[in-house]
Amino acid sequence: MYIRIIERLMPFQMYSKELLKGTLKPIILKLLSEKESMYGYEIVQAVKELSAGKIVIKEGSLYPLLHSLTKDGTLEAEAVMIGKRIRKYYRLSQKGKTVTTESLSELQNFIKTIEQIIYPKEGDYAFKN
Amino acid sequence: MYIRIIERLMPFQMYSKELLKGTLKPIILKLLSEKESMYGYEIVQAVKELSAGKIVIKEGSLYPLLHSLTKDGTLEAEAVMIGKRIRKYYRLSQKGKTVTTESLSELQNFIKTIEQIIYPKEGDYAFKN
DNA sequence: CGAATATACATAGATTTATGATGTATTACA
DNA sequence: TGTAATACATCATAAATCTATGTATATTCG
Repeated sequence: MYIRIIERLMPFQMYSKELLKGTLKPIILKLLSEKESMYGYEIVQAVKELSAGKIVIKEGSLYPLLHSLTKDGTLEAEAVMIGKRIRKYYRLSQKGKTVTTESLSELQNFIKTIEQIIYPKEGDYAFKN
Repeated sequence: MYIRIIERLMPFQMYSKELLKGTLKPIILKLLSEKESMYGYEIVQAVKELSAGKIVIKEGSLYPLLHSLTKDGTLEAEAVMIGKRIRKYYRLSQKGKTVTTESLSELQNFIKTIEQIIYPKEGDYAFKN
């Protein structure tokens, strides 16, 4: 309760959430392609670390996404009891591996296209002036 | 009328619209920073060309965005009659130039972060396995 | 020891951004 | 002459994420 309030008072500067849209899925799939399996909280921590604190996935984004990816057969889930606490491990299904490849290549391609526009090579802005 | 139907039947493959989210604004601002002024239709064509047809901004996205950027003082608009047809030219305001710099650097920074995750350097995935 | 923090899951509702569908009208071209 | 291109506009809808909230266990530190 207190925590939530403090978090709101001291939001550390991340990216405007809009930029994230469409990138969460490939990011998560990429992580899962690097490890056998991961659980939700672990994914949040890993992304935070890999992005130097700049991308902090919210639970409200992550859990629904993991559920829907499981439902559509991209992921397979397995619940494990750690002491009295539950933990859900997710792994890529066979289909998930294909989805990952496609999702990543779309993202990579998209980034290239954006870069083409924001870092133009000489002559790209032929219409200039 | 016919056109609309055909367009729906032959949607040429662009990026899933979600990826675009958050990038349209910086892209448009970037274009406007390269030219004195542009009008809506011209922006759509320029983005299409610069992206080799991969990014086709829809009117339903562009015009409301241009309006809101004008309303918040980022852009200045000027209507011109071309024959009997109207054309609205947009240019960056002084404030708009600052907004452009900020918006572009946020996008560039964001892309770098994403690349860090999807093209990891040796050791980045220290947690691996 | 007790309180704060970290771990770990979950979901409902609000927000944001872009699109789809539609409308109007002029101009160019074949 | 009619089809495509130019050029504006708006409303309803969709999709993705976040905010806010809830629950509960485990760890750490003063």
